[in-house]
Amino acid sequence: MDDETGDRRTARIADVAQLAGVSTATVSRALTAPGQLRAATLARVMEAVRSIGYTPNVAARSLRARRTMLVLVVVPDIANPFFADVLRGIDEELSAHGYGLLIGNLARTRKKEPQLIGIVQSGQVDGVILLNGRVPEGLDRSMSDTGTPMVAVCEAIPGANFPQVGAQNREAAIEAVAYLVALGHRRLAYVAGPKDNVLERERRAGFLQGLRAAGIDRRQASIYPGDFTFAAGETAAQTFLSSPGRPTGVFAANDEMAIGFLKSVRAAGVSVPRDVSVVGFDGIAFADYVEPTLTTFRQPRRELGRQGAALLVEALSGAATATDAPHIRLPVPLVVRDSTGPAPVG
Amino acid sequence: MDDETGDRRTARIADVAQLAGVSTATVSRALTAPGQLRAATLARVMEAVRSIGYTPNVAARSLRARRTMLVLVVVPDIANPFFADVLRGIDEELSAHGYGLLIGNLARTRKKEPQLIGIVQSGQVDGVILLNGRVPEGLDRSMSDTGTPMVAVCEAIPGANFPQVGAQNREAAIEAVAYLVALGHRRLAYVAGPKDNVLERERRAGFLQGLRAAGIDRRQASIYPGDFTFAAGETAAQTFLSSPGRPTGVFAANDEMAIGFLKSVRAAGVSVPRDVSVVGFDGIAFADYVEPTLTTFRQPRRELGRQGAALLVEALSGAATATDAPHIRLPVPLVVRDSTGPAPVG
DNA sequence: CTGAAAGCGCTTACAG
DNA sequence: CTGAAAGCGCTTACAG
Repeated sequence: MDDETGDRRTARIADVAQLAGVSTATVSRALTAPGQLRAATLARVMEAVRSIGYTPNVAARSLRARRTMLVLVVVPDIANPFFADVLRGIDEELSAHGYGLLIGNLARTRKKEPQLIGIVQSGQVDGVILLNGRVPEGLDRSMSDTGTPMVAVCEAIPGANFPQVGAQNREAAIEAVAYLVALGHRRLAYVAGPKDNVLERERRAGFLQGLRAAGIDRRQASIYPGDFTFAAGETAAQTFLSSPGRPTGVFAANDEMAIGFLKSVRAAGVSVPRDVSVVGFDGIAFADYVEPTLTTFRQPRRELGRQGAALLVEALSGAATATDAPHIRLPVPLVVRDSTGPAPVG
Repeated sequence: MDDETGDRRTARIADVAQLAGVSTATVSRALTAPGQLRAATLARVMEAVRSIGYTPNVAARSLRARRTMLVLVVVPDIANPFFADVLRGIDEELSAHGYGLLIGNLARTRKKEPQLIGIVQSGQVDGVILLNGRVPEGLDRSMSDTGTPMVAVCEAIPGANFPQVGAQNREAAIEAVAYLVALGHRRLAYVAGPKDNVLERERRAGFLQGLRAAGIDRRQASIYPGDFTFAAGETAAQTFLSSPGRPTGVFAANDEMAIGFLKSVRAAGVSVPRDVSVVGFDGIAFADYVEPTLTTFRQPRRELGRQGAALLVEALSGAATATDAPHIRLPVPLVVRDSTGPAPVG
């Protein structure tokens, strides 16, 4: 339409410098270190910037300054709503510090890990937040080799020498058992997550530890395999229904499985919590809209993301952390609702 | 630890060139246009690349080539799980074409729009996918002014001259009414979304059109205000409960509101679907785990994302689209479950 | 407090 | 098919 206006070309720093009657160095300083300039000079430059509508080219700036102000967030599965809130916390903290968010979705496979290493290796980001519980690896190298600052959030990475932020999974699982036991339950079951998942391992360990603390023989308890999906909860329900001395207290490693379990046992005529009490984990929004509403542990998802991002920002700001990398473990409060109650008598 | 190895410094293109005994131009071509090289030369270069572990610096490449292989996705609220699947579809399509994903979260406000314009203006991305239903605007300029290719997905932007991919919202809403009417319902209600939302407008229009098609006077129908939240559904339920001639068929503009409505009316002793039938919209996973399971319209979320991304990739590849920008509208199938049934007699 | 100049690491006409 | 060289648009010692 208006091709004739001539100044279609994006403004460069030299254009601003010329208009303000200063060098490009001064324009650069006005934008990145305004304190170094005389007020009058600064004002002149900023006016020129404004009138010309100048925005620095990020590629040039990154190339020269050797940083991109971008952070890579590695997500195991972007379609999992659990991470939506975590991402929000990350985004809030990062954007407050001027960093942008690059999403690396693994889509539940490891095939994409080399690609993510490439993103880091090619200097596209200043740091990495891992939500996937492992350091991405390629054919011949690990993301650790790039020397880029990293933090792990949600899923801890055992043995990693960088900061981590997770939940008190084991403690919560112990509490789950103690809570059910306090209600009189002695025949307990655990609906497990995928075996290689660190959250599953911690929650299972807590479940077993809780049994021990209550003096319940492990062989009296059932463990139903699962994978964090609704379907796994429904499968566990079938096993539950066909077992002779049914458990009366069930702790599921996440809410989806608890909800799948709830639906299936009730469809079979089992009353919750009269016949069986069910406890979930995560505290997803829907836990309060199933029937009966689900007793669960509310993970501080947003806070997990925020604190993880804060640790990364700290690392990026070059605060030489001589101390060991922190491993923050946030508490996970129990939210009692209607899916749990006293154990049936007899 | 192993600081003495000397080659800690990231490899540059010159290192590869030297090792392979060619110019940097040849290395560059090996990586971006291998067909231009003699097979022997190409092999030599690639071997050098491999042995040295070379990855091109993206900032330098972007600065010189004037493109970043990055796409900005503007999300109205990253904490909303609805977008998780849409993002997955986008990610699948983009990554298949070598593009990365930069997330711009508006967090339900307009305050961040200028910042997103800055991202585009500064050349950080090659294109933009808008999920937020409007073109971001700053104090003095719109994102449109940057000339960067854009597409709108999910929420249509009226009057926009770029490609769009949405759902057949109005058609689905018409069908919702027809479906309820076919079940014998004549007293209908609509739980609305936020007034300024384009999806709300389309669904409401469809609801009203459906009434007309069924010969039902608009004044016989109720419209409960809402904002797509559970809470809005619960509020609508209160209005419903206190109304004299209660509607027997309720269509909510999304599943969350339908679920909130379900929960509240049942808590008040109303039976669903015996006393009232409820239809939702979106087809979120949880719709199949509430009680009763929710009849709803399943949005093709992933496909929406995928097709939107495909249109952007097409635009970025410079396929001169002389024709008008396409506006794709995907069908939204009705999923009948247990929350709907015949109208009560009398 | 400000400027001249080098240089970040690539790609790409241009030439042969 | 390959190379020499310019240049993308910034930032930053260095000097004054």
